[in-house]
Amino acid sequence: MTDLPDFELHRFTPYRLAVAAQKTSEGLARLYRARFGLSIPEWRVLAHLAHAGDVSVRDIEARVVMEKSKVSRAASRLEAAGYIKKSASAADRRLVSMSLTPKGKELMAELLPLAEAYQKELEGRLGDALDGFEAGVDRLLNDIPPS
Amino acid sequence: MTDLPDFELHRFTPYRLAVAAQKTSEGLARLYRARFGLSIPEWRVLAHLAHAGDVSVRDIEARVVMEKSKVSRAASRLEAAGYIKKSASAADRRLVSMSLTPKGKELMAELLPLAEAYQKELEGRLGDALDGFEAGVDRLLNDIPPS
DNA sequence: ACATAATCGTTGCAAATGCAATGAAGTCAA
DNA sequence: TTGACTTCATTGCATTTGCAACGATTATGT
Repeated sequence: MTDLPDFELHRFTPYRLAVAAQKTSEGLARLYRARFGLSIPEWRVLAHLAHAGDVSVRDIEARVVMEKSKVSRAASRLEAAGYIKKSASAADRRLVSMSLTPKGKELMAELLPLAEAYQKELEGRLGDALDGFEAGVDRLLNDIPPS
Repeated sequence: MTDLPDFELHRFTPYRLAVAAQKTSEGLARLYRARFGLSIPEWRVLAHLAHAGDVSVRDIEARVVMEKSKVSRAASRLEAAGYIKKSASAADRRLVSMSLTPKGKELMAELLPLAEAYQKELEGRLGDALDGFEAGVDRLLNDIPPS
């Protein structure tokens, strides 16, 4: 019988991160899905638009780490729901310029404080481990070579 | 104009974790997908079987944080590929008892050392942030109330 | 013992996803 | 200016996913 190394998935960092990401996302996601019918991709697009103003699909793809088709479809749903507006960029007509509508701004005025409160809650749970934790995440996010 | 709170997605812990999980998973996943045609759900099932021996779908669902239908389908593919064997449990015939075949053990004998090496590589990247980072992840994994 | 409820694993189905292909628009060099 | 090449966003298509429904089995209560 081949005897296998004693490997525990529960100590494997990629697995631990996946579970932690899933659990921490769930809290807020459940809230904005129930209250506004938003998905996670839609939330990401909205959050970036609220912060960055006028932005193209390509920008979001790069900044928010989502496939461009995913961004495109999320944006279409958000436009259909009246939260954002898409228009061809004047300078370069290949680009789609996206921005929040007044309705979208109202939505985010309600949603962003909830997100901030949730972030505070997570930081509370991290307690004195917060700084070390964030430092570690930063290293993983930065130190990994692009595809 | 409603003026929005200045919220940055890049500082939002759930988002940061999702990106970190995706990036760190990618490395190993690309390897075992290319070399053995395995998906991430299949890898998780195999890893747990290698560690725990004889296990049911329900066990894996609980321990590895995967929907039971996802486990079930991953297991079917693994069985078709000859890596695992499924059989009805003698004690409770609702349960499916799964275990590695000899072929599956050979596979894991090759794969687990690669996973361990990858884990070491990640720990190297974390450097002196390792302990704080793992402590933080533990808090997030433990302190969050079950659904 | 019997009926009711709970548990386990699979499957159907609609929605989401990733990837490649497409069309439209812009860039560049000769 | 023309033609080849690149970039951007969308869409088609096959695969994967999540959820509910189901059949099969076991547990519970009277």
